[in-house]
Amino acid sequence: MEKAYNHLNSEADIYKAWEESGAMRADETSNKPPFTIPLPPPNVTGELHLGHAAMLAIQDILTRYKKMQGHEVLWLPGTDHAAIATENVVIKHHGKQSREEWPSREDFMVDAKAFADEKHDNIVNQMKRMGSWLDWSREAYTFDEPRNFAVNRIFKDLYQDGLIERGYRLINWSVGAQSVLSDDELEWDEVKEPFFYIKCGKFIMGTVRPETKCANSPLIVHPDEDYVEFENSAGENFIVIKRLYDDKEKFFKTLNFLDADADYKVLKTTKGSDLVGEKFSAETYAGMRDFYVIADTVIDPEKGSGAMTISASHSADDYNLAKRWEKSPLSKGDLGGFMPPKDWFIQKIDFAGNMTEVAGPVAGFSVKKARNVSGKLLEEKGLLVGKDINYEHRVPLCYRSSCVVEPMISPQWFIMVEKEYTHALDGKTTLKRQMQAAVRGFENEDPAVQIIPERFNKEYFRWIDNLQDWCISRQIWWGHRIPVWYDEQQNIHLAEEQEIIFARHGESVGNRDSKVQGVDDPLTDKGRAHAQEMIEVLKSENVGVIVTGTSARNTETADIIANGLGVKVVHIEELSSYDTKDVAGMSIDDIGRVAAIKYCKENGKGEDFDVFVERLRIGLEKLKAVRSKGKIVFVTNRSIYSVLQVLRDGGDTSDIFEKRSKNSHLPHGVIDRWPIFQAPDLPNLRQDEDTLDTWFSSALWPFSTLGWPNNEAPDLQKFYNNAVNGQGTDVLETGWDILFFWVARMIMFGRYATNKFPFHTVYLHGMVTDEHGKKMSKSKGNGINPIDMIEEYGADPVRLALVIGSTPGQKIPIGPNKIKGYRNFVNKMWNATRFVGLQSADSETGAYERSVPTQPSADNLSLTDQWILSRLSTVCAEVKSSLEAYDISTAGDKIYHFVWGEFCDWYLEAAKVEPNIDVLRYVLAEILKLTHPLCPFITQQCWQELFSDSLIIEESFPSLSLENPEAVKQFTTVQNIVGAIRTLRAEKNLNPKDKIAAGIKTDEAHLKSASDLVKALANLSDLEVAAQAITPEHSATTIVDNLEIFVDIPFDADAEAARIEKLKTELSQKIAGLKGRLSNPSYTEKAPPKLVAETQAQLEQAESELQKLS
RNA sequence: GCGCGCAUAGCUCAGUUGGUUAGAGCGUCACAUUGACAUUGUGAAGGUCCGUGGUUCGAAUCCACGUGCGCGCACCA
Repeated sequence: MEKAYNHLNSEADIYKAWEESGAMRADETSNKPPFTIPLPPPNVTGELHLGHAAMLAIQDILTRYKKMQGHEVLWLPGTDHAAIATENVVIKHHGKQSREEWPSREDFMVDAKAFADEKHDNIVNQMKRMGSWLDWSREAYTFDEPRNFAVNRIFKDLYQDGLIERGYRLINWSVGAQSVLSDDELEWDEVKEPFFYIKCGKFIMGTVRPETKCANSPLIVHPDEDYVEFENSAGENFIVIKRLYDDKEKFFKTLNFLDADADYKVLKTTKGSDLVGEKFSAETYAGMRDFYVIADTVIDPEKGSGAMTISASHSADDYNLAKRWEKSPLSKGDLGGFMPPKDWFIQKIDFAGNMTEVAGPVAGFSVKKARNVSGKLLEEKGLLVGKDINYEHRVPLCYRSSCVVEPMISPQWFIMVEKEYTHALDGKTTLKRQMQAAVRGFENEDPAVQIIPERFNKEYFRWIDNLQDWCISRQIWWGHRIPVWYDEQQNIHLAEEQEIIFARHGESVGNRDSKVQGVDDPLTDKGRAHAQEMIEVLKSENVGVIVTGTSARNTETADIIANGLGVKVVHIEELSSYDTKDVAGMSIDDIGRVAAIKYCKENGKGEDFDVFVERLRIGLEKLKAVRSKGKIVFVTNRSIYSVLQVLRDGGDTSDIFEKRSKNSHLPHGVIDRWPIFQAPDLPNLRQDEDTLDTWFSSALWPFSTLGWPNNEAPDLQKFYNNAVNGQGTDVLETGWDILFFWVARMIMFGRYATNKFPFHTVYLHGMVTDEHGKKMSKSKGNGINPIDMIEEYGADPVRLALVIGSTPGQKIPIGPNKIKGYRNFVNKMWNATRFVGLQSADSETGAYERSVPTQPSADNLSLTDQWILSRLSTVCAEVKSSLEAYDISTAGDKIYHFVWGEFCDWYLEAAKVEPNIDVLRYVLAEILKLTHPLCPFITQQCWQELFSDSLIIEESFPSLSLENPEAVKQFTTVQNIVGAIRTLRAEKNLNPKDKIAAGIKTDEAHLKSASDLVKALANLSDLEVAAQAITPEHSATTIVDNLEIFVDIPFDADAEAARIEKLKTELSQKIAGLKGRLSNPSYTEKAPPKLVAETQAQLEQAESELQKLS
């Protein structure tokens, strides 16, 4: 073994060995209890950052631990298509400004897909470098076909339940991204902008957005406040809220056009409610407009002038107010004919971020420019009566493009979270209620979902309780396109479970039974003639491709036809057994499905089936790639009547799939591997242009990856059915920043679609920061790339640094120093292994035999052996209970200190004096198993070096019952004695190399038997352990655990006396304190008796020790 | 404005239902260095547990108020 552990020599090979072992694949047929973690899929085009690394470390630890505990563990990997983020990156990657620069949407999608595919391996390989025990055989992608299938299915279900609606709503429009954003995608920025006071008739209203004050509007006052109408020296009349008029300082500061020295005449004072109904026309910067006074308590009487107008089309608050008033009888429907309701919702800004025609002089200007110009116009017209340039407020920005977000009214798709529907399990309910019940619990039931740390429950409820309909449509291209088609009348058509008919021509070309008999006959003359006939028949058709299996006869037939027509042949062996008549009229995907079903019926399910399906899929992909070239002609033989008959006669494919799914021999994934929702092949239908919010597909992740919507899928049955409370998966571990984006929505869709909440525990890790707790950012330059750290120090240290010393929900401070510290630990473990190897090696040859150690016999165990075995038992139990409680930090800390501070510092040192190789090997083996979940690489490497080539993860997690409290107590005394002698030696500045003599005054057998050990550890020349140990002439004295210890040390008599005096003082103080406590009757009466007894014992010991010193 | 969280050694943080002398890592200081361990060992120093008051036999821990920092939300026209 090398002197130092080199992770670069180990990690790649070890991971490869794990992958090749096949052990990473979870077995859905296993009888073991399942344990499932869905991996939060990182952005497929992204780079691994420390947040990912923390997530991977925590989940891997749980996964490995549960596997060693005997669970059938599935940690399911995948990547996310990250709609908006990826679309922006693709545009930038091609050096373009917008997606419109591509010739077509399809072209853009091709480029985007190529980009995502190219980037995919990068992030996957980075995930592997963390040592992640992921089941790559089940890797999924949020934008692959099975996930698209699931997305389309739930969309259809939700739509049919009335929970998805399309409608005009006020949405957040990102002018830069040209797309709607959800409320959660906004980033708020604090800005200072001028606040304008504008004259509106006699009223004065305030706004930061003067450019929007260009249209007819209701003018809102507070109903319960008094308003003062006054006249200035120029004879102009104004109305402001009385509070403002009375507060002269504020009054003149606000309305800074007024002269504080001038006299103002109050004409009248009116209550706000009495102003209601007043109609007037007034000058705006854009010309004369109509206003109508209404009263509403949204007016804050402490702020501004006490009046405002609204832009219902461009402000969420105004929109809500207008919506409320639209229905209110007070508005008299259309404000008495004066102001039609449509005037409430005038569009002043268009989707490019420019002013519309209503803005008159600034029409066509950008909002920013219009704000400046309208301000100037107001000033010119004398309408600007005040301006506060120090006004601060928050504006929404697009979280991706950091550009301005304008509230706009636009047609979008929504999920109705408060609409009642009937759920199979929960009866009449709403999505919101179901989300609440997940964490709060249904009536008389415990909550199904537990959030760690618990305080996030509050955050969750605050969000859910205020939840509004979820806008799911996005005006981008990279994403799941909304599976809805419109006809010319704008009626909505949902996709049906049927596909385009394209293969409609074919003829049998041979003896269909030959293959059944195992004979692959050459093509007969008749067959050749038939093939020539086919050419003639097909000449008039637009044939694009010939498809055939691989039998000699079919291949020859296909070649003849293809040559005759000048088209290509595609070989798909898996389709060899079709009769062309039977596939005629079927879609490619249906053909695939039926082929798979048939294969399964004949050969059963197994690994071969997976291979078959995969090859079939590849063949069908080839077919799809060329189908646009023309019709497809199958050249095959042999039919599968039993299945196809149903298809032909019944015509209802869902029927046959129902039958299929009840057959337990049939495979998972057959239906799911191909989308069943396709555009209806009717020329006049037009698909919705929008795509779905990226979180829509993410929200299905825990079950769409396991075969849903096929509820019979074995993966779903095995792994979406956890052992704890029968909910979906077990743990969802992620950052708290996406609790709402993602976790809440998985809960929503999970309950809706699967009748289960998708996990029972939500573990929220904190944000990774630099070692000073500061957020990592590019601008600060304090970012750390986990891959660099893995390169330099290894994956194990990075994992330890991320999990030890951090608690859920709190930030995770990390820096190179912390990682370096754990690198040292990993190396320590390596060297401990090396030491054990050397100890067990043949002294002549240096060779040792590898074997997995078993528990050593209880005979002939020294005190040290008993102690380490006892401590090992205790630590294993502690680590286990910490991990069960998801307290990984404590588990790691316990291991760290046990391995370094106890096993290496004491047991290995003792082993140099009194070796017991069996115990040594056994304890090390158990330590490696114990540490494996946290440090998979070093433990595997050490395991291989000393014990076996097997995978250490296949071992059971250690659980021992060799506790021996008496041995622990006795050994602790040994440790204390050694420590005390070392301290004395250091205090006297003695060279640690120099051997000295010492004595311990005691008769206890275990100390006598440990005297060689003490001698070695404390580097003593001589040690006398006896009840009457002779005190050396020049000796320092100290007391340990009520034992007198003499150390023969050259010393200064005065200094020694002072030291003893100090010890005595400390003891006296302690005694006084203990006595004080014991003499307090309320303590002896009320404190637990055990505690009082302990205090008494301490007092006695301290008194005894003091006596010995005197 | 409302809400949540945090405040413990020079730094970053643990600290269970209140219970001996409040802990760890890093850093600092001293000594050692042919060793399983260049990545090591031994020892030491270092704390008004943010402040004030309260509950209690007993408070870092529970309560109230205050101070400072961080975060979230918000009908700020």
